This record gives sequence, C-alpha cells and structure tokens, in this order.
Amino acid sequence: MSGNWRPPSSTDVARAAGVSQSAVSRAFTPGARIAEATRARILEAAQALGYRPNLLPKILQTNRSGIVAVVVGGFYNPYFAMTLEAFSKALTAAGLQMMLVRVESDRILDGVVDQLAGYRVDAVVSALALTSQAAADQLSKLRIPIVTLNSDLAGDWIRSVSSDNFAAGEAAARLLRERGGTRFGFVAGPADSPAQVAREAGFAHGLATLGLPPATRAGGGYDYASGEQAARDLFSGAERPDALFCANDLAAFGVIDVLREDFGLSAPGDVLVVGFDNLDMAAWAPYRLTSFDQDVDAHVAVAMELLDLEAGATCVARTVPSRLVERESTRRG
Amino acid sequence: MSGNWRPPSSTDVARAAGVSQSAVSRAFTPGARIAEATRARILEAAQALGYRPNLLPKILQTNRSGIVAVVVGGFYNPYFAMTLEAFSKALTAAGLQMMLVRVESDRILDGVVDQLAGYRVDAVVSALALTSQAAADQLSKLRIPIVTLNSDLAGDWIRSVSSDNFAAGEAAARLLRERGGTRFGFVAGPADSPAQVAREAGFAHGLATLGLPPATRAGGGYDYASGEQAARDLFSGAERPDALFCANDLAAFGVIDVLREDFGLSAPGDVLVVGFDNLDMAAWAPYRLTSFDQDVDAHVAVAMELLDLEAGATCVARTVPSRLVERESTRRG
DNA sequence: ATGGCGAGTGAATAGCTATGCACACATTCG
DNA sequence: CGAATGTGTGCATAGCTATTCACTCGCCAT
Repeated sequence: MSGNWRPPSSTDVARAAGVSQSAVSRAFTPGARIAEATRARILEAAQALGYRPNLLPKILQTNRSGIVAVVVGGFYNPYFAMTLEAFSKALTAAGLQMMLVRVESDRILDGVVDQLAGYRVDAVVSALALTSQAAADQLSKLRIPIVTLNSDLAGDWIRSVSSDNFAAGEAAARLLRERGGTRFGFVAGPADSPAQVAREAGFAHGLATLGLPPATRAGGGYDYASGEQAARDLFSGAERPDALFCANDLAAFGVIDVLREDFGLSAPGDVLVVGFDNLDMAAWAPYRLTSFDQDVDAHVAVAMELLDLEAGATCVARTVPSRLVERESTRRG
Repeated sequence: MSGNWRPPSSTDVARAAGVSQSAVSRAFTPGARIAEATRARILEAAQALGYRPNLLPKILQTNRSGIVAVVVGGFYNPYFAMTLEAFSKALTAAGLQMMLVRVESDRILDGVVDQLAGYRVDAVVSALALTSQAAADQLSKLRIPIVTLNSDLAGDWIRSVSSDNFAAGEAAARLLRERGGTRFGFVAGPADSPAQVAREAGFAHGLATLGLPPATRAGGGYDYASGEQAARDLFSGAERPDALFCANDLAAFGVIDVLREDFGLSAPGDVLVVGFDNLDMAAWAPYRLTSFDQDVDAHVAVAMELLDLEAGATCVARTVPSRLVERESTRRG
C-alpha cells in the first residue's frame, strides 16, 4: 500500500485549501502576487499535509539544478578535507548544493560524466590530481563549466586554479639555503600530479639559480608511508642530505618520524625540512613544520568566481600565491 | 545567443536519426525492444549531438532520485574523512550519488530539510553529533528514511547505528587498570555528543565496577586544542593522573603533545593513554596510541542495510562493536 | 487462405511546478 | 458616471523521458 505513496503535490494542497494549483505555487514564490489571506490559508494546508515544493520541474525547465559536482580522488589527505570544507561553505553561501563524487581513477570519471550530465549539474569542480581530458571534453560539449584544482588541463569551458607551485619550489630552495642547507633532498609526490612536477621543477631551478648542486630525490606519493620510505632511502647512503623539501606535509611527517626514530636525527637540529599544504598538524609539537600554505579559501574564492563566468567559453587559468609559514623545522640554533 | 541554449533532448536525437522520441528512449534503455540497426543509428546520432539522457523526468515520475544526502558538521576530524570515504564507496557500489551537506548547527539543518526534500533525496545520513529531532520528524513525514551515526534520535522512519560506546568505556577502564593505572582521568568530548556521554558513562561505570576511584575530568571538545587544554588542566594540580581515557584520538594527540612538551612526561612511561577512533595518525611514531577502532566499514555497511529497509516504519537501532587496538601508549616497561 | 503471433515502431500520457495570459472585481480619478 | 488602473485568481502550457497502448508487417501454423 505504501508502494505507490507519493509526497503531497501542489495540487493536493490546492484541493485542501480550495484554491487552484497556481495559487499554491504563488504562495511559495517570494514576490508573487497573492492575497495575504489566501496565502495564509494555503500555508496552513501545506503545513498540515507536510508539503514541500518539488524542485525538479523547475530544474527541468530552467536547466539549472543548483547542484555543483565536486570530484575527488580520496579523503586520506587532510588537505582535501580543508578544500571540501571551504567549498562547502562557499557553495552554501551561494545557495548551491554539493554532489560529492569520489573516483578511483580518471578512467572511471568518464563513466561518471553520464551521471553528472544526467542530473544536469551546473558545474564540475575537480580536485583530482589528474583529470581526464576526455571527460572534460564531454562536459564542455554539454556546456557544463569545469574548474580543476592544481591541474593543467586545457580546452573550452575549462578553467583551472592552481598554486604557484613552481615559485614555491624556488622559494623553498632559497629558504633552505639561507638557513644553512648544503646538501639538498627532494621528497617527491606522485609523478602524474602536475603540482608535484611543478614543485620539483621550481625547486631544481631555484637550486641551479643559486649555483647549488641538484637535490637527491626519493619518494613518489603524497602519503605518510611514502615519506617514511623516502627518508630511509635518502639517509641509508653515505652522503646524507641536510635540507629537505617535501612535496606535501603528509610525506614530511613520515620523513621527520623516520629520521627521529630510525636515525636519531632531528629537525631542524640535523636536517632542515620544508613541507607543503600547511595542515593543522604542521603546527603540532612533534613537527612544527615550515610549510607553504595554499590558502584554500582563496583557491575556492577564485574557483567560485570562475564558475560564475557563464559566458566565457575560453580557457582561463589562474594562480593563487601560496604563503610560506616558517616554523621550527627550518630554524637552526 | 547562448542564453537560451539547451542540451540536446531525445527529440533532437530522434529528428536527427529519423525516428520517434520513444525509439531514442528505447535505444538507451537496456532490455527494451528495439531493432539492432535502429539502435545503432540512434546511438550514432546521439554521439554526434552529445546527447545524454536527462534523469530528471524519470525522477519526477518515480520519486526516486538516486541521491542520498550525507549531513556532516565539519571535516576537521579525520574520522569524518574515513566515514565519508566509506560511504562514498558504498553508495557508488549501490549506484547512488552523494549529496554532501555541511551544517553549522542543528538549527540550520531544519532550513536544509526543504532543500533535501525538494530534490527528493532517497535518504538522509546524518553524521552530526547532534541531529535535530524536528528535522528528523519533517523527513519522516515525507517518508524519507534517515540514518543517524552515533546519535540517539528516535521516531518513525529513523534508524541509527552507533558504536558500543558504553562498553568501550568499560573496556578502557579495565585495560588501564590492568596496565597499572591507579589515578584515572577522562578527557571529555563535547557535552552534547551522545557518543561522548556514553563513553564517559561506560568509563565511570567500569571504574566503579572495579572498585576504583572515579576519574578526574577535563576537556570538552573533539579537537586537538581541547586535548591540549585538558592536559594542562589535569596536570597542573598536585594529584596528577597516571591513566587517561580520551573521548577521541584528536584530543589524545593534544594531550600527549602537551605532556611531553610542557610537563616532560611521556606515554606510556609516565601516563597511560587510550583514545578513540583509531585514526591513521594513531599509528605514527610520536603517538603509537592505543585506540578503539570504530570499524567504519561495518558502520557504513549497516547503515546501507538500514537504508534499504524500505518498509520498516519502525525505529531501528543497531550497534557495531568497536575493536581495541593496543599500541605503545598503554604498554609500560 | 486466414487467424494468430511476435517484433518493431509511433502516438499519447504521466509526473509537478512556475509563469504568461486572460478574466473578474474593486478602487480611483477625471 | 465612465474609464482606467490595479489586484487577485484560474487556465493552460512548457520542460523531457519512460512507458503503455495501439498499430503495422512479416511469418508460421492450421
């Protein structure tokens, strides 16, 4: 019997209140012309029936769902939590809802495009390290704006907002040099991440510009375990580095812990360490990690701005400066 | 000109392929009766136009959106990230989409109900510490199933799944006692969290059952800073505890860091510490924290199961056992 | 030869809301 | 007092898809 139950419709309310369906609609539309008495009677009937206007017909007509899809690859990195939090606030403030899509790989994103297009999402935000070009093209064809974070996609209807990863890499080189570093190491993120690539390139360029020897290299992931492994690799050899730039904080934590536990080394006592993301944890006592703050709020603000650029079918790329937050891990003595 | 652009509809495809709209619909409906040749011609035309079936009309008729709303209070706690990740996987596997809603307070949840109801979400999952009874009632009225996590809501169409918080509190008391604790302390979470209340009550009951003195108490939040403050409060007095049960891991980390930095105390050397949630970080070298694992996957599996209980208008509450993961922080000597 | 049958297709419709248009009525102004 | 203005309401429709119903056309069996 409850199998064919339906939520009350505006027609049901109209019948209950003895008015037409359009009157009900007007009662729920701010600024619509309706007598206050009628309106009150309708709201009363609606309340009694538990009526809520169905948003779908409106969407069907206007093709504006009020939904923005946010695509992420996983949540293990607190940086994504920060991004999600900021986006959530911004979207709510703009009266939009967030559809959260988690994809294992970019191949699967292609499959998800059908769904997103089917729900007529107003826009897609991709926090994926690597966003599928094919998927982006499909969305472009449907004129669904897409904003990528720290990616390097190109094409119509595609906007991107990134940190100044290259410049930050250079800045890291300068800082480590100033603080007394002589043998440099780089703890890498995943090779397919454009941010990782830019940070490493900037670091290398910074070292070269200062006339310093290139950095030894280890790692290959944005996670804690990658950092652990990188530290073991870098410090098992004879020529141990004394200044490290890590592709992100999570890896830096792994590095610092292994240095302390396995090698009895401390930061900054024996090794200078710089991270990236400025997670909350970077300020915690065991780490006090110098790190580049990506200014998530600014990223999101720019992203929201780019989403609003309805007309712009041209490719837009914006860069948000990151801010160096120096803590104990680079203060020697 | 692009102001009134509309994505291609099935009618557009039909025109292009020289068939009727129903044929197009059939071409995209698995198992529908259509000649293979026609189907191929339609798919070709659809491909050329970039057609994707609009899901909204179907939703309008069936009242099944394929969307589940997940309501959270924030993302600062990695525990929510774990939950979100697990839910995301489970929903994807079930062919559902996740609408993520972040609310500042439960009052705002009331306002959000209109939206959720308007989108005709199939169900609501609330990971809120405190879920508004009023909001839940509204959803019940619309026959939208609601599942709360670690909450103690009651009513029709409301299901809840919780950890065995009370039992875990008792277990914590037994463990700390066995490991040599004599003066006990409890680092509390927020007072309005049912999980916090149950954990504290279980701990108190456990201590009493063992004939031990009651625990001193500090804290009042699930975050790191709360833990820091709690440690300062608990260890500034003359009678310092030597065994702590923390309402969650994040607070426990704050406790451990302050003990080490400000008081020169170590866990487990000077103080035994038990946390709750078993975050990834609990295994990290500076902490090696004994913690109760809430088994997020099991929580989510049960939640998904409860969502499927379409018929059940009765209130269902399920408990998932948490698993004690013992690490160095409670191993003395 | 003819009734029956299955496959393939088109026409029509349900589902719900917002809104343009038309109409009825009241009020005000010349 | 007639006209004009304004207010409040109902009618009809668009928006898109899945699905039911009806129809046609081969084909087989009787």
